[in-house]
Amino acid sequence: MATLRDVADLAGVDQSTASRVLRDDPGQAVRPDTRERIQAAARKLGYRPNAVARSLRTRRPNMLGLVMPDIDNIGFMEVVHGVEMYAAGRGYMVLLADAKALDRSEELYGRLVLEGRVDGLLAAFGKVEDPLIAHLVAQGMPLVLVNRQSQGIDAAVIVDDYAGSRLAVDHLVSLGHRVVGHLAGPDDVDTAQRRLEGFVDGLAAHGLEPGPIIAAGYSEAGGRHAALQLLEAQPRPTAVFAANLMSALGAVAAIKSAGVRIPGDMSVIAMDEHPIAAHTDPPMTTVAMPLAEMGTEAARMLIDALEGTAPARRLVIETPPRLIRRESTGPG
Amino acid sequence: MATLRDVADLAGVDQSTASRVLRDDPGQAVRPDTRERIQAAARKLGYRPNAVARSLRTRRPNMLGLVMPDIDNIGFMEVVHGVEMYAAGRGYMVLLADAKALDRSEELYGRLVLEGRVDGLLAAFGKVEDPLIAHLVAQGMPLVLVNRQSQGIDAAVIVDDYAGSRLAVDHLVSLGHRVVGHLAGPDDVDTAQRRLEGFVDGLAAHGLEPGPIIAAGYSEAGGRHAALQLLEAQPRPTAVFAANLMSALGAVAAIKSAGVRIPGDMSVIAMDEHPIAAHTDPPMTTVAMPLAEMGTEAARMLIDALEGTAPARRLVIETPPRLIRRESTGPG
DNA sequence: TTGAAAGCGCTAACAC
DNA sequence: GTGTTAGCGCTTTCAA
Repeated sequence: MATLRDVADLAGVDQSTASRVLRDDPGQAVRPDTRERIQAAARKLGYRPNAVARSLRTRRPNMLGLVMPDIDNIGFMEVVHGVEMYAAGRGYMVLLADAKALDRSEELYGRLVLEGRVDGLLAAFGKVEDPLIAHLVAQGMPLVLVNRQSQGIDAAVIVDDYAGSRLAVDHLVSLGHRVVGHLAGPDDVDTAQRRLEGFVDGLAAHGLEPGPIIAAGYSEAGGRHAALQLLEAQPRPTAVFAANLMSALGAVAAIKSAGVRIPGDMSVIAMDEHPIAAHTDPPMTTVAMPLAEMGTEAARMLIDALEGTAPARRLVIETPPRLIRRESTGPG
Repeated sequence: MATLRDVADLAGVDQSTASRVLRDDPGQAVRPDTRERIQAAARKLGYRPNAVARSLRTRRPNMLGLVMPDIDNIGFMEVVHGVEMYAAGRGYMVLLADAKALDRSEELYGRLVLEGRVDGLLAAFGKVEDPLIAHLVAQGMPLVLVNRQSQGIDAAVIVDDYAGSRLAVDHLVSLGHRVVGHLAGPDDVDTAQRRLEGFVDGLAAHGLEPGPIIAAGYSEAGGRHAALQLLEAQPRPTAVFAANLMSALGAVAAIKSAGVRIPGDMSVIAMDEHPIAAHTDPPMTTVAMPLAEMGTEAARMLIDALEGTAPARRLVIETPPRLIRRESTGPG
């Protein structure tokens, strides 16, 4: 593997000169012919700068840490993809870490941050009150929350969950539903809170009271249990809005096995889109959020902050949520 | 951020001594009391070795590159998870790269390999004949194929696709099906080839000829098109085995909209399991492969090879595929 | 416009 | 047992 030294020797110049040329150092002028000599030498040797050495010297690994809570989360990949595409274009790579893959979050934090592997963190995990996040930021670690908000942290890129919920509710109400329930996510998670708010406000905007709100915790099993309660509520809702796809699926299963027809007797709509939702029974009406864009913008914000271009701040992706109308919702 | 130097100074020893203690260098004996002094100093300062500096010195970034073809592939996460868990335990992190996130594979190769970011590569992409893979290996890059095989490359960890196919076929035949079709994956991809072979041999083991074999390319759209052809085949099959879940789903959609009932008129079984398959219409019978284990074993093999413990070789995960019986298959 | 020199934080020969 | 020394490959003052 050719080193900078090799290139410099071949071109008959000093390392430092070669470095300047190869990095297009703007602060320094270099004579065109030596520039070409160096470039020719680099080409000939197939030179690529060693990323580790460069990182040590500049103290910038050019690496973004992307920490996800549960890596099998549907829709997760879209975020990762958005981050990666954008980061690659700015010369950063992304180190993906599953919070669960390392024993405890603290160990994760150590490996990524304390050992200097990343310039900054994209954190797609975290509760509304989160000591780890708070601690990281207090230590001065550049950090942008993704799809999360946490007390005292400004830097956060989120999609408009509130608007997504309202879209779902509007759809249900326009179909004639008047008693609408909600399968809520974990109440200490910000997205879940915003989805719940959108649900309540959306109904209020139509002069309606919220129907039963039941914790389903973003999981299939949670959706099942919640649905059972929902079916016993008085009055029984004619429609439900589930805060995510997996809980919706669990609910649908429970509802169907109770002999209640969807959408005949009960409409179901879910937050989170995935192509596979077109194939569920019945095909699930969903709300698609601009997740890839969220990833892209979060990466942009973190890199801008790292490079001093623009400070990190709170950003709500304005791209409107899309209703993907399928067959789990019908007239109420 | 405390450096080794700081620790050494605080403990009143030389850097090298501190380094030896903190790394548990077995080659060197250190007096218990100085050892403790150093450890106390490190604890007090919250010392963590800088990964970049260490990597530069040892020429080992302690990083595994994991390159996936399409990152939204279902089942993908299971592999990633297996890799990460195992790698973390051996002190390696994993740099996840989407082959598509970087302009061309060559650019990817450059960033990961040429720039010295990784010790070795876990490649879950690659055709049976793949110049890039061949080139990497020829250059001496430690590389283990995951869920792939490629000409001239020994190092590969795969699941037993062949056995998975046979399991699927056995299931169909035991249900009474005699004319069974196959929705095949891309014919230049090794898993697809092995799934096809298992299909053909499985049928032969029951004295049956293969029914129509139609290319569906692992995609939903491919599944749709393929299903149309399948329905016109003479004699028309009473069952299909799809080489992956998405193509099966596409096929199911096409079959149903042609007015053919599943499983009444046509049984469908798919390779690849995902919890969501329990919620499709009808719930899909699938074959679950030990993907997390494949990831784990691939990571183990690569790390063993890197550390000289054991050479990389061809490994077929023996854990048998599991049939997840649901409702898309019925009597033939 | 180019070169010399120092050093990022660490490890590993080698010396004492 | 512990210290000295010399880099890993690169960037970045500072001089010339």
